[in-house]
Amino acid sequence: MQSSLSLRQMSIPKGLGYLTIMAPRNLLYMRSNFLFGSRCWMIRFSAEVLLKSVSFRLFSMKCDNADSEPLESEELLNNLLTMGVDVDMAKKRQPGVFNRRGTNEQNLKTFLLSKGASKEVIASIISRYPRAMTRTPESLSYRWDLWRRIVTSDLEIVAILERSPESFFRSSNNLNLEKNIEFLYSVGLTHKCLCRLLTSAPRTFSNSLELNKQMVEFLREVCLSLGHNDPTGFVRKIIFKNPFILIQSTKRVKTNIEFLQSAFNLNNEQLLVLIHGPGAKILDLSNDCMRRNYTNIKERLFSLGCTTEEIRKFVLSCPDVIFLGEKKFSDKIDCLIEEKISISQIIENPRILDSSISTLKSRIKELVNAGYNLSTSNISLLSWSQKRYNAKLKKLNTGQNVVLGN
DNA sequence: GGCACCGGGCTCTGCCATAGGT
DNA sequence: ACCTATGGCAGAGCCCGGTGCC
Repeated sequence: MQSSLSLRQMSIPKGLGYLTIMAPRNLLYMRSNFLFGSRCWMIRFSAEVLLKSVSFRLFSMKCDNADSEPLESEELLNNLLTMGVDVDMAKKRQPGVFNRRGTNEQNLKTFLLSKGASKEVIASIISRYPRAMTRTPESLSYRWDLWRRIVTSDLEIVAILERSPESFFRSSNNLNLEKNIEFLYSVGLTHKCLCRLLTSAPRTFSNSLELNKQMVEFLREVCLSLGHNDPTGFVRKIIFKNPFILIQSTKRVKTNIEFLQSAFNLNNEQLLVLIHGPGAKILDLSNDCMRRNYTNIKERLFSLGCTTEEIRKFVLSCPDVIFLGEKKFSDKIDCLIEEKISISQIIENPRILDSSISTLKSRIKELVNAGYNLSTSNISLLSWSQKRYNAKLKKLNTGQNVVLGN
């Protein structure tokens, strides 16, 4: 009888309450709350109308330091429109930003321009994450420097911000970021690995230190409960193989590990090998998705005459296949079967499902044209690298020409 | 040289919910 | 009441090449 992992008994610490170091609001915002608090909405409304209609020019004569003076919302809107920001999108995403007094959009623009971001990228960043313009220049600059300790150039950071503005701007807690960097190094991750984490899963660095610690601790507990004696190496390996692991919840990862153990009836050692080996990549799949995709693979292969053991072996030899959604998996299988490739050929060469449908189709067509008999020959070349495949195809075609020439 | 085996490189945001501060 | 900071979720592949055996 196999010993079972008592994951269910392992505690997942609930968030201990995030470290809240709020960005200090500017004085005028506080003053305006005092003067124009909710109980005085009528006064506020009247005052705003008065300010807009009578002393707009006076009110909007702000000095260079945007922190010390408010931006009248009309001016904010004008600024944003001039910058090319999609104001409707921004308002829909974070309406609160537009109600506050004192935003730093001009400073943000100047800052990002100095780092090499284009005007279009800046507009896109603000459109998608308007809270970015509430950050102070000092805070931005320090955060940027901390990121630069990990990546080598400003342009790399710009590329990340363009992809995911939220990762950089969601928090202004730079102390937490510093502690995260320190913590990740202390786990034994190399500089290269941190760089990969930052480019692949930048959210990791905006997580609270506590949240990252929870995941690392959870993985260490899994390792120890499975009887492995090097939890540090284990954690390092999983994070290296799956840089997204730290932006998943422990609940999701725990559920997936339990699923893999029960679905494949693995003992502790087999499970250990799977999750810090080929299975590391699929630990961050949503629980439903993993269950759904695996059930689909099982049902489809079963209907094609595969045995349970064959299916088990097939998936374990290439767990990435669980990434494939129902349609994609079926389309790939159909496309291969249509070309008289047998299901036994497919399950013996699971890596061919790595290739995209278009690659499979074009290669099948080229190979058939070259006289290659897919149902009797090796099909692994369907998943070779382009370079190797081209060389092979060239030889096949040359060989055919020689035969025809004879 | 030809191929099997295998590991690794890229890559993953944008939205919602909610606790807690002002 | 409103805003901010943070946690958590859904969604879902493809490609390259080193190494070693024959």
